[in-house]
Amino acid sequence: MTVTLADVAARAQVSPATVSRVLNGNYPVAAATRERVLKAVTELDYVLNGPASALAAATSDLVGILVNDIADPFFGIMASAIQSEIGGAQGRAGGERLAVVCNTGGSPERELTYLTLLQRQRAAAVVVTGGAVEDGPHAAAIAAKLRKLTDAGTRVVLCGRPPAEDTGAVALAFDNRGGARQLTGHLIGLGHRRLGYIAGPEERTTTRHRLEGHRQALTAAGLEDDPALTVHGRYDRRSGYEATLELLRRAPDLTAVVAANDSVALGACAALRESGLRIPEDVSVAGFDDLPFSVDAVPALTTVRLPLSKAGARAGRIATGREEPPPGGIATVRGELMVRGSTAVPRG
Amino acid sequence: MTVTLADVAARAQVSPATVSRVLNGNYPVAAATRERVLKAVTELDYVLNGPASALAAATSDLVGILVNDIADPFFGIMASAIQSEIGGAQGRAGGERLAVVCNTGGSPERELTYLTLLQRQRAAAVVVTGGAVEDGPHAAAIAAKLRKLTDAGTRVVLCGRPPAEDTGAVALAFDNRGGARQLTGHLIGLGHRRLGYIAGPEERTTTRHRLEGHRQALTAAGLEDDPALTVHGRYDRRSGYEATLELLRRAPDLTAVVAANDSVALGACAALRESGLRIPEDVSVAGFDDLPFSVDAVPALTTVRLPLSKAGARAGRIATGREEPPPGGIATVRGELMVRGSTAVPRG
DNA sequence: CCACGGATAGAAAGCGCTTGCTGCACGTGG
DNA sequence: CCACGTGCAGCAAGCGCTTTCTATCCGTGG
Repeated sequence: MTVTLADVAARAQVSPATVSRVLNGNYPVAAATRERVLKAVTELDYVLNGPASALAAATSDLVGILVNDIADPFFGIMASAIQSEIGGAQGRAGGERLAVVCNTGGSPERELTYLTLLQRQRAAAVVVTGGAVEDGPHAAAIAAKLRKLTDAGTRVVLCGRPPAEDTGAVALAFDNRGGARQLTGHLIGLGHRRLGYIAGPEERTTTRHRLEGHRQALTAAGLEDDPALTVHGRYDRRSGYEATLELLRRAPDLTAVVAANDSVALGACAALRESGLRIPEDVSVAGFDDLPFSVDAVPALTTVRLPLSKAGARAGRIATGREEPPPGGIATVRGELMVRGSTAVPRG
Repeated sequence: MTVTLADVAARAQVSPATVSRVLNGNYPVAAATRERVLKAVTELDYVLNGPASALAAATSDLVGILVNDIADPFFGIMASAIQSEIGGAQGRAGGERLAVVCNTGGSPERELTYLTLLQRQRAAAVVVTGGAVEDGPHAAAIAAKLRKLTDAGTRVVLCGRPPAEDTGAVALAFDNRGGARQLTGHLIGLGHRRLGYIAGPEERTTTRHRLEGHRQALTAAGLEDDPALTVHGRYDRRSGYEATLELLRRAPDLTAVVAANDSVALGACAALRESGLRIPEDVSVAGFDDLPFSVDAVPALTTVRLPLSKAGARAGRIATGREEPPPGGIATVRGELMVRGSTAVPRG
């Protein structure tokens, strides 16, 4: 039925051991023998049985990438960068790794499920992207699972997520706090005093950090942090739209809206426009992340650029052991303020 | 070191066979025994060895999803929908499947590599999304590989890709031709006579089909198909920007630009605007796919909506055997023309 | 000319799990 | 009261590969 190593061995007139060694290339095999084996392999169209070799070798070439929402370009870009450093036609032959991305939907349960599944597959490495949920029990469960993975020899790297102590995981964290501080600082510098803030889901670290940065900037400028000016929502366009309407209701006098990310900012723009407000003449709008579409918005979106590709690529390299982890296993990746047309000096 | 089935068996005072049966739930086990086993499992924190069970059972619970570009929301949305029907907490317990998405970058070589890797893992199913490349040898190699996969019992479904004959693969194809015809027809109906067309990469089926639809509409209206009005590029914003500049150089008198997809259309908008042309007063612009950001463009983009989520979900269900494949293994999924602000009656 | 070492190939013992078959202890009908 | 069917559990044979250890062959130096 299916071709096995033994079939190839028989055809090449060698032992299965030899075939295995040719395929893995980690043991001297005479050139002539190797040729003969390779010939048999192609003639029989032999494909190695992954599970069997993983079982025998007690390792696998699977690398898992966990993302919160694969449909969101933020994660898509990061996943793409990670995968490009892992999968496919890398230099050294045989180093074929299967990079697989798993969509957790941001739910800790699913995150845990996937981690278990990867553990079950004896994954070689796992990259977890995006902010974490701060709910105690969940966070603990995930930390414990990460710990188990690293103990079992799986390399774990967190990309765009704060470090998890005591798990042996390497972390490449985004400086969300600093970016947000800069962004809000920019608006304050322009003269804005009443800034609406559309935050993400309450329980996420990313949400909290960005909000903290925003508040730090307010405080630094001696501005009051009116709780009515902060609305929580999801990280999507729809949410930005609705939150903006709510903000407008609560504070018709605001002159700027800072959004949790670019998608939310776009929704905010739509809501403002429909409310008859011009951007940036009447209200300035700012986003976060600098996704590709942000520069095409009209007006182009002022935002904080996160080096998603660069960070992802680095995470991928660390995960495959091709780059040393940062000292202490923790590195902070900074964003860059991109000032564009959507923010301006407030009216009157 | 690591906990094995045997350890659980010892602790629960049963044979390994019994533990296996409890875990797989496909053989009668007395309730009391089951309890005991389950208790031992949690106490030991046992995690099944995936490769070992895949080897023994000659099946695995891996489902592969191939996409051209994971950073592109078009694929992100589809992948998300597919995965939502496959992975994680589905109803029936134990039915844990690991849905993995693989980024081919649109290259047939990598597509083949991933297919082989999945074959090697003895994947339960494979969903291939996005248009194919039409280069003969590559197409044949991929078809052969698909054939091998289906022969080996792997369910293969093509989502948003034309049927591959003789491969045993189920196909859910988008009606790109019809959508494009409708879209261009809409523009012609508005009175446009000189329409620029920004096509995707030449060798892709999606490109060809959309272009064919466009031309059918032109022909039906008795319009000449001026080859100077068609420019090929990639499926991204940048490409749309450059192609538009080129079109403007070639035909300053055009009144409409039809783009291969929404990202390209956005690039086109940017180029037009920078050239001092207003949309839609001076030039109408149309896209394809109706990705989430298209409605937020200013003006909102006229486009053809493809039911990405719906199609993806269906593909996922078929891949997991929870839905019957369409009769003949082929179904065509139609798009819907979304007329919005970016298209209007031409000036003068 | 023989002993010895390096290079290469083979034998065989698992890796951890699934599953067909056997075995045992009941409960039931004759 | 015995034969038999049923329900559960265990035995043991692999699944296809890797890898340690051993065997063989040859070239070389003494």
